[in-house]
Amino acid sequence: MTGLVGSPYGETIMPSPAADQRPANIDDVARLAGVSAPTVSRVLTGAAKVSADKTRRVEQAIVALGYRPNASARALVNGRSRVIAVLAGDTSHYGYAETIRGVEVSARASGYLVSITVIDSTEAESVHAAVDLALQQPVAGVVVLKFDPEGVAALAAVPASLATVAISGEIATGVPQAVIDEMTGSYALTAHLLELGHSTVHHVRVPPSGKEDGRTTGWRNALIDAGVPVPEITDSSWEPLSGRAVGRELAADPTVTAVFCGNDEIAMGVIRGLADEGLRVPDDVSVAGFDDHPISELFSPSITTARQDFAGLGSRAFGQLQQLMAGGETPRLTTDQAVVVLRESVGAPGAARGARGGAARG
Amino acid sequence: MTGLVGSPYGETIMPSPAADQRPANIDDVARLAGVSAPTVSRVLTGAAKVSADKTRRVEQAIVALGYRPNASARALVNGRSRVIAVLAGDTSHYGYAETIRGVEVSARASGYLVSITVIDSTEAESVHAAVDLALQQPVAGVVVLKFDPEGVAALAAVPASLATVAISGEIATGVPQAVIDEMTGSYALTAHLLELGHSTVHHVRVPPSGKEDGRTTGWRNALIDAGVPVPEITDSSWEPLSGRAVGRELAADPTVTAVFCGNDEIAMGVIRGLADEGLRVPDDVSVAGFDDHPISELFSPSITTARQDFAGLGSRAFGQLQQLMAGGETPRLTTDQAVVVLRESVGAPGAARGARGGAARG
DNA sequence: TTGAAAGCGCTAACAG
DNA sequence: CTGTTAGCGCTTTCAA
Repeated sequence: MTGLVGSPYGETIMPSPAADQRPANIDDVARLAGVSAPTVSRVLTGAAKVSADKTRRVEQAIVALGYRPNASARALVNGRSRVIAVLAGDTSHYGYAETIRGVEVSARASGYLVSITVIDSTEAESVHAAVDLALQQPVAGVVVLKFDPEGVAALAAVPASLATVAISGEIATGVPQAVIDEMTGSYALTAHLLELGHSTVHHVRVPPSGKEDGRTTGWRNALIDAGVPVPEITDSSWEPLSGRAVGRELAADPTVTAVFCGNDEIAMGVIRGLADEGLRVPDDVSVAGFDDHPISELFSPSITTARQDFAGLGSRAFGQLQQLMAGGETPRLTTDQAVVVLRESVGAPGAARGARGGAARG
Repeated sequence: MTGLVGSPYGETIMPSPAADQRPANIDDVARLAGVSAPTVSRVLTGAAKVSADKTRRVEQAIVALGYRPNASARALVNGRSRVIAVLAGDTSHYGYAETIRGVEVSARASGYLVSITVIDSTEAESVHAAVDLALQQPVAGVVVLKFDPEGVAALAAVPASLATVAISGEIATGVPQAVIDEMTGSYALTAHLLELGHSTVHHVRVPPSGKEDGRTTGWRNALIDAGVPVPEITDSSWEPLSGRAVGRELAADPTVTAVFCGNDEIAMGVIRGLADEGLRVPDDVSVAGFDDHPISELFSPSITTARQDFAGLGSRAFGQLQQLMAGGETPRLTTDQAVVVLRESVGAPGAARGARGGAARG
């Protein structure tokens, strides 16, 4: 400390060991650039003009120090953050994961970071704990995947004061919503099956988010409009395997010649369950799905379905959220069509199935 | 403004419209509870004893105001946050999504929020932009999915000063790592195929994260140990459809009787591509995959594979990260086995295939 | 165009 | 056990 010039560790030359432990802050940059902290801030945010000379010096200092502005401090001072919280009941199933990816990609392109929180159950305490964790981090906006009851519960737990957009689910008046019109697609799919000559179409339903999903409504409407009987609905879980059990059940009922499933994974399960009982698709039974899962095209038989653009859905939702955050007008609802994709799993009813119960098999 | 008592909007009765616009802060709580802000803080963090009476009053005030502590302010003052950044090259494919879910569930259980950032390319500028966005938010730790080159690039862009855990990828000395031993599983799978009587096993490789993935190494080692020829590797992308193209190619080569694919989705594609050319699995060609995708069990034929516990992998990685963040000792490497699951897509070589090239088909 | 001062919400130190 | 004081890193007045 007493001017030990020539000491191997002379203070003037050795950088303090602590120097690169602690991340550089705005003062470090200002000091190195020979300007004030607000000037660094101005260069960073573009909030005000800064002379070309100082701008350059600041930029060099930033690079030299590897400086990265502290988002917490920013959020603290100006009240808004660059984080979008995504709340979802599940995150690893295809539709969910794709939708979230759509949100993330759009958000990142606009400089927003995405936090994701899984809502495990619909039980109030657990929902609140999860939502609280997500919202302790100051967020610029919230996207809720309302594909299921967990999503509905999550939305209810989000304070109304936050910019929020819901994805999918029943059309409601609460917050702006981005949806895909499932009804038209499922109506068309069901009508197609009927046109092929099936006397009715059975329905395997995945857990609905509200009273009833558009897929179920579209299916029922098509049946009613055609004046054919509406069979009782069979429920499945989200697990493909539950579809297999349903397929086996359905195989026992000789009146079943066409089945419309809530999603493609369930359709694959149903097809396999039918096969377990010796029935072929589409020769004995036609099976349609929904979503256009990446494997549907590959499955044997490939799955007739209605494609949903999940990534587009997520990106659309972020677009609405962005307008909301900017304080501008936002459409209450944006929609997209699910487009029917005809493949191998659907065909005209075969003679075999009608004649079953006797010796028709084999 | 001049004491308009009786006015329909008398200031004294109407709560200020701004009052519930701004979220309650710690001072609001302190005021309502009749204590100081630090006391509220003490109740919240448990940093020091607070009298039962005041504790109760504080808790009531918190509920009454719907108060939620501001994580930015907390992060700012004590230098550490409760956010874990997850960096991944993809987020919607099965293995990725499951792994991330594993991280999220464990993290949430410990009170950490997960941010997720997709790394779109290996190009330095794009990687840096994405990583910077994620790390501007002060983070307690980072988890990098090193399943692919994007993940490797992301890891390289993370400052060494941050608590970081890598998932999968080549065993390296840089940061603690959570992996699944792919080599043993792929060795066993390949050996099984050989034992069934196949003269060799072809390999379809998904894009490796580094020089070579354990799946490829295990396959080659099994072949070498058995003293059989090592066929040239066929590359595919991550898309199931690319597997289909590969399947068609492979069908043209009569020496191919067994194929080991980098993952189950590619295996499904290969099976379909083989079928396109009139070949049956496993009668003509045996096909094995890797991962145990949820659909593998349902596919026709169901896929022989090696199961990876992705969710467990993610949760294990978070466990290591947590120790790292606590400043304690962390195992440099944790491992789990991929367990072989025997199903329908693999069998003994059929006579048909060997005799092909002539009139053996149909 | 630039700097000085103030303050966002919270907690660590320090009295008391 | 509890309150007062100070300061985390940044941006936003306000003067100059």
